[in-house]
Amino acid sequence: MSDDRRLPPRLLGVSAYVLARVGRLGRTRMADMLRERGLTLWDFAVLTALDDAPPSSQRELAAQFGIDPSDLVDVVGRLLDLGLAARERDPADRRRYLVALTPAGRAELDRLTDRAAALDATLLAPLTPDERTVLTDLLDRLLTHHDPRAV
Amino acid sequence: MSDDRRLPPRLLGVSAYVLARVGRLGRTRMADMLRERGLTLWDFAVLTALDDAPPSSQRELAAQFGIDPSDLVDVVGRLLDLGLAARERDPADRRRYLVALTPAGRAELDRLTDRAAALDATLLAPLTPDERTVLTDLLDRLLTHHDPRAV
DNA sequence: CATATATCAGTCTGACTGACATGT
DNA sequence: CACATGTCAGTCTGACTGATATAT
Repeated sequence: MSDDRRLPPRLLGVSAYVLARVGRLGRTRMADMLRERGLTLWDFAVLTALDDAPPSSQRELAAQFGIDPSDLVDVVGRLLDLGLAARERDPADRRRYLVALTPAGRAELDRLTDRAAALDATLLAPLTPDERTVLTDLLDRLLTHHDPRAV
Repeated sequence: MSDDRRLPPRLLGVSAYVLARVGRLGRTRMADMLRERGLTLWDFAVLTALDDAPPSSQRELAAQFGIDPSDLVDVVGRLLDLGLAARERDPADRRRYLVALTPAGRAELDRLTDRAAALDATLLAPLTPDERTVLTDLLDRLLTHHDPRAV
């Protein structure tokens, strides 16, 4: 049987593949952590955005993450249902919704941020503190280079 | 309008998120490159595995990548259709298929490997050669720590 | 008979596409 | 009227689940 076959060296030599594979690790763990709270990855991202700066419309919120506005409908709907966010029509332009964090949403975001930090610690466990700094620096530079939004 | 809203700092502070986002960049680009050739990401991974060492069964091949054997059916089927792989029943255990690269498959893998290297170059463009070495080293260590298959 | 292998059919999520009601 | 915003309904892929035919 011996199910301990290595991954092919030729495959491990492709940085894009290794990056995708490690990224999947992070994504899966974040998703699992959030699912326990009844949330998705986009829910978390949107919570941080609402905390950072109130968006002038859901469309702007969607554009910030590069997702389709129609896919944001369920996300916002869930945050409203959970009482983590609230919204009202923009009096100046009643096509738009002004979405904002509720106190409960802010508290939940604080909790989630702590959990995410703990998750990062286990994810980066094999690295020394200095190496973690180097890694996040390199990743940040890749992200800002390929996705201007990340600045 | 000003669609240049930054991603929330609190979100960028989560390594798992940044890792997932950068990983998605690599994944998407690899997938796009392969799609031009009529291949998927798993097709490429399987080609490298067949080149590395002939699997004793499709089940073993699936276990090597941690995917479900049933999902490997289409992958192998496509490689057979494209003439990149060939298979025969294992005479010693006729439940199993012995899958192997064809000469055309080996040639295609060589071409894909070149294309992947070019893709890596653009992906890691903002980093110096030394930094690329550091990054791949750190990523390899994360992968081997969390996924023993990667050794 | 119980187990292993490959396959098929179904579900479920995330990302995308097109249509549409409402408001400017 | 053209256009913007939010929403709904559909597709498509990848990952998972359960059932089945064949072989051991």
